[in-house]
Amino acid sequence: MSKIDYIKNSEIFKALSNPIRLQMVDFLLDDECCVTDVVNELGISQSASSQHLLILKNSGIVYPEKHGTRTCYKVKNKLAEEIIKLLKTNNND
Amino acid sequence: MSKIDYIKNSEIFKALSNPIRLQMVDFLLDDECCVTDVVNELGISQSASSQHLLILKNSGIVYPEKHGTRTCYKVKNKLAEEIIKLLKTNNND
DNA sequence: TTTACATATTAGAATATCCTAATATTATAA
DNA sequence: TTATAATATTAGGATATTCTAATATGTAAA
Repeated sequence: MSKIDYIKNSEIFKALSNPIRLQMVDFLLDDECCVTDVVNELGISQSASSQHLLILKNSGIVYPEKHGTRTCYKVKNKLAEEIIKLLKTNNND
Repeated sequence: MSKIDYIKNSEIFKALSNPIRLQMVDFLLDDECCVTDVVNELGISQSASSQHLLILKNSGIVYPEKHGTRTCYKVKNKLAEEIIKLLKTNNND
């Protein structure tokens, strides 16, 4: 029953407030992937993909792991994971 | 295990992506209230309050009930309620 | 009815978001 | 090395957000 940090939490929602980023998080939860995979899966430009991933990284939802020339992004945020789970179970009217 | 509607759900997050609106939803969950109460609780202008409440209404998170000159806003959205619950229980690092 | 109260709406400025196009960086392969 | 692949960064335009200030609307009390 702790107090909510509205500013901090609203930043998580801001990160998830874009449909592309929401899809990215869902996709990276199943298959942690490199940027090119995300580009192919979502059908967006490489630049846009990098910029969205940066936003997700800055909001603490994903983190990058370098492997050679590739960067593999993984979701690591309990709240974000719980929220995605909610979206999947909620037969949201 | 249904597919997620990214566009639709991202709109909920957009509504919650502003700290004032996030606080509004939390406040209205406890004490469903008229606009003036919200104004006093959050310390924002009447106009800003009305505009934020309209956004919450349009996103399907709250709905208004008229009582005389007052408008009483209530939260009615299962997903939003679950999310706020998550924020309260998650000892979010 | 006038007046006051509660809320809604509008206009416009400041700022933020998000895209594309172009270029930079970095690591491996040839 | 040089070339290529993968990713990051930058600039700038189009659009969206959010505030304040001003005005409009609706209801009830005097």
